[in-house]
This record gives sequence, C-alpha cells and structure tokens, in this order.
Amino acid sequence: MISQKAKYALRALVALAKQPPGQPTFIGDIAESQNIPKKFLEQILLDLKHHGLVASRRGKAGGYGLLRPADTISFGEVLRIVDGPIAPLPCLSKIAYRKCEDCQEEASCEVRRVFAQVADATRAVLDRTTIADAVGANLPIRLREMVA
Amino acid sequence: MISQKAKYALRALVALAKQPPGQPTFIGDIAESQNIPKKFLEQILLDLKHHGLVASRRGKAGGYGLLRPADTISFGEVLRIVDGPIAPLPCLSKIAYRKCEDCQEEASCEVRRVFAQVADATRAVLDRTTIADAVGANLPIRLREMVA
DNA sequence: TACTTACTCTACAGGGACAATATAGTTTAG
DNA sequence: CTAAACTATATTGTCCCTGTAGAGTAAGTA
Repeated sequence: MISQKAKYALRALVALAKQPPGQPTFIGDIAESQNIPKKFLEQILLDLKHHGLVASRRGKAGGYGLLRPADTISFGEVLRIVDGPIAPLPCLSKIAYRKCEDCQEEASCEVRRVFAQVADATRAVLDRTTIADAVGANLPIRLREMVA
Repeated sequence: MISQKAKYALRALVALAKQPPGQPTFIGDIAESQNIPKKFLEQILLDLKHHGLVASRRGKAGGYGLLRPADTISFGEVLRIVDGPIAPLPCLSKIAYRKCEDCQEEASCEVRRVFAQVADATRAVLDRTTIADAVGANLPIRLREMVA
C-alpha cells in the first residue's frame, strides 16, 4: 500500500501537468478540485519543491507549477521522495540499503530472491511511467514504444 | 515494504519445507535457526495453522509441519494472510476492495491506472511463486516453464 | 504605505499499526 | 506426574501516518 500522502502528491502533480504552463496554480484550487486537505497539501508541495519537482511564487498572484517537464517526472521518483524506498525489503533497496538484521546469508536467502523479482517488476512500471504518461493515455508511452 | 512478520512467516515456511515430511519440527528449532523471536513465531505459526497452511502436534514430541505440499503454497497467499491486501491502493484490491474516499471517478483516475499495472506485475510474481520454488531454485518453476 | 492573499516553516497531537513480551493454560510423551 | 511443547489472550512501547495550528514572510494592489 502506498501512503495517502503519496497518492495526494501524484494527483497534485497530474493536476499541475494539466494546467497551462507559465502561470502558477493556487494550492487552494488544487486542494478543492482534488479533495485534498489544504494544509496537508501545502506540506506535500513544499516537500516536492525542496526536491526540485515544482516551483512556487508567493504573494497574491502566487501558486505552484511544475519545474520540470511532466515527461521527466516518473512515478518512482515521486514515491521515493514521499514514501521512501520502493523495495519490499530493506536489503533490496538501491537508495537506502540496509542489511536484514535477522537473516544470516544474503546470497542464499530464498525470500530475498523472490522479492528481488517483485522489486524489478515494480520498478519496471514505476520508473518508466511519468506524470505525462498518466495525463496523456491509458498506457505508459515508453512501454507502448517497446511493444510497437 | 513487507512486514517483519511476513518475512518471518515466509522464512519459517521455507524452513518447514526443507524438513523431512511426517515428523513435526519444534518452534524453538525454527526460531533459533532463523533468528526469529520464539514467542512471536508462535503467534505467526498459529495464524498460519488457522488458515490451513500448517499443522501442529502438541506435547513433548510435538511441533509444526506443512499441511499442504510446498508447491501449492504461494508467496501471495502467505502475504495476504499475514499482511493483508497486496494491492498498492485499496481500490485495486481483489480481496478487500475499498473505494478511495477522496477520488471522484474511479474510471478516470490516472493514478489508479498506473498502479493497476504495478499490482498486476506484483501479483504475477507472488501468485506464481511457491514455497517449493523458493526452496528449489533461483527462478520460479512456473515462470521457467513459460520461458521454455 | 497599508492591506490582502498566498506561500513557508515548525511544532505537535490523535490514532493505529507493528513488533514483540508476558502470563496463564492445555496437551502429550515418557 | 512432570517436563516440554503448543494455545490463547492481553498488554506494552515505539513509530509513523494523517492532519491541524499558528506564526511568519513575500508580493501584488489600491
């Protein structure tokens, strides 16, 4: 299960991607249209800003906008920012590897071997699918290119 | 991330699958060899017993053993018992579907569409890979058959 | 300049899940 | 009859998730 926070973050980014670029969008507008608690969304967008995904302008004509093109922001990147590692086991994370305290030999761990496949399958989707894909179509563009 | 409990459960089942069938194995032996807190493992095995995966015998010569053949117990089944739904969103679970409170239209939800692919990819691994596969080889038997 | 609106930042609180631990009881072999 | 092993329930402490609160800062506008 992904967190509610991650879901909000993705929905907000999708909403921003649908907006005409250039002029910022109010937090309040996104919060209302997407049914997200406004103060909570503030935190989330601030977090995304600190990671360089969105930019903001303050004051009366302020708001938020995507800082990078929507087709360069993958679901995986957003999830890692908001929820942390995607890997199903700490010993399978690429960004935050941690040895399992309780297991003896990593190389011979059967459970790890199986979940390595899960991690690969998951990353194959999340790291290839971008916000732009989500906005534009039913299937991720890059996967469609691979099939075609 | 799967829970510690799920990891313990899977490791215990793998350990049981390696044991000669017929005679039961002590909880204490599994706990020690797998580095699992014994009392915690008791709870876990009891839970698996209630779901028909293992059987137990009480008393001095008691212990636990697999109730079903190892190649009929999938990782997915174990995870669902211990951790609950596998789906990354409540609105994608087959066994415990719940509508997302905050999203308007399920059919047009971009986030849901992407995570549906994640769920499919995950289930493809977890529901096809059994305890026997984990014990026996590096790759799940059924996937190897598909490739061959 | 004053005012309004919107973003920025820190703190914190309630609830629930996770990971055990504790304790008491029951069963069976020898 | 007793030790070893499973059964069952209750409790505990910690951490994280979700969200709220409130003070502060910046920028356009009259």
